[in-house]
Amino acid sequence: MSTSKIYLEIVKHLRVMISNNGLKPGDKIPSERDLSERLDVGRSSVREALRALELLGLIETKKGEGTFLRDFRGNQLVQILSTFILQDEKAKRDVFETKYIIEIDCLRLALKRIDRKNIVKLRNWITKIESFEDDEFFYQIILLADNHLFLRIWLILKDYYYSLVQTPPKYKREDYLFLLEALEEKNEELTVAAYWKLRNLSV
Amino acid sequence: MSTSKIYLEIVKHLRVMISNNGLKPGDKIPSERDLSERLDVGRSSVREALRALELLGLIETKKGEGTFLRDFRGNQLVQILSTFILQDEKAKRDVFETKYIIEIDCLRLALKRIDRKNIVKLRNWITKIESFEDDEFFYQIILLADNHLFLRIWLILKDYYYSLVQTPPKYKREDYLFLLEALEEKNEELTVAAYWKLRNLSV
DNA sequence: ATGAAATAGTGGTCAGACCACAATTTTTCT
DNA sequence: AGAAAAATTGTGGTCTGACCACTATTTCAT
Repeated sequence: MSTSKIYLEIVKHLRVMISNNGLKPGDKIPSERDLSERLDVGRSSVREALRALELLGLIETKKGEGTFLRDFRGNQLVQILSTFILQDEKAKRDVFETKYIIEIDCLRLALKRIDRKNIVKLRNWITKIESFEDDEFFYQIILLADNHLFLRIWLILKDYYYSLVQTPPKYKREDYLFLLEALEEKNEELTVAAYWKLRNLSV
Repeated sequence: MSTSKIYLEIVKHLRVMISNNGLKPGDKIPSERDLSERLDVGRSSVREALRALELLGLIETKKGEGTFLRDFRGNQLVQILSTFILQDEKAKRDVFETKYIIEIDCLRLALKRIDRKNIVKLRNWITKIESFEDDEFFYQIILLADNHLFLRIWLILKDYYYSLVQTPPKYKREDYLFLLEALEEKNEELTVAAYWKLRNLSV
């Protein structure tokens, strides 16, 4: 039944194991030899599964210590994928477009769910911190949007984006403040307009 | 220099090889034993690299035949990550929300790029075909939006959506026609409103 | 107690051996 | 000669056993 691809079966088993045992990022998973014995498969098959997950950034291996769950963000994965995928200009345009649109989507969501406390916190952060990064700002926004899928998609898009632009543009601090004001007023139209201004996009 | 992780070195080599030889999707890449010999590494290391690329959907292996490049434009990245992420119940709400929002995004994009010919074609299709499906309609819309990333993301969301709802709701045919009218007028506000009406969503 | 040395556990890699499968080539039969 | 059958070759899939390098733990001498 299992048919081909033992390593894919192992990936499945690992998922179940992680889920059942409630393993979290940073936790250690069983050793390769242990898994090999438990699942009754060769160690090489276990390694094929683990290397695949490692390339995805889902686990991290430390020689002499073991294998650990990662709080995965894009790592080398994106570099690899981007050189494979982002070849034509059309694909690049799609990355930019999609990133922008999803950022606006998350602004709309955040607008509904944000409260004054969040606004104040963000404002303080922007004004106080010497050099703050655009992606850090939108990371906070997307957390406020409270949609895990958008977060994951955005993290990937962000990495694609940075693999495409050599020098990320520097945006004006005041524009972030405009954006926050619009959010505070819960004015959707104004929020979108502020985003366009920030990004120097034409309507 | 090479430092650890032979399999990552092999991934790099493969990228260069593909690039230099101008390999395209469908083309065959050297056999595992061949690569092992050429790069002077063990076959198991080659396999670890290949399995990682396979899980990413970049290559395809056929027993008895060989390993081939895949059409990686439809990479499974999001899908793989999703299957790891979409485990809890909270994620369920996110699937619905994200699917709806992205459909609206694509309506907005389609609105800019659509022309009368497309409208007529869609209208004829809706009115003539006895039973047409909601996802078929939006598939057409998203094609018109002309954004490959959104298409990929939506296709995945659609599958998750249908795995979450037991009986897909049946929408009113007239509401699709309203939507098309709004698109034809290139009225964004009206289009979004028509979408809400179609989906029976409150504002 | 303290620090050094031995030990055990772990990932990293390789080599060799089968198996199952597909394509090709060779042989055999009509 | 032509077609069917059989052997051969090449490939991915898997397992086993063996080292190596590194880390953490334990043991032991001081």
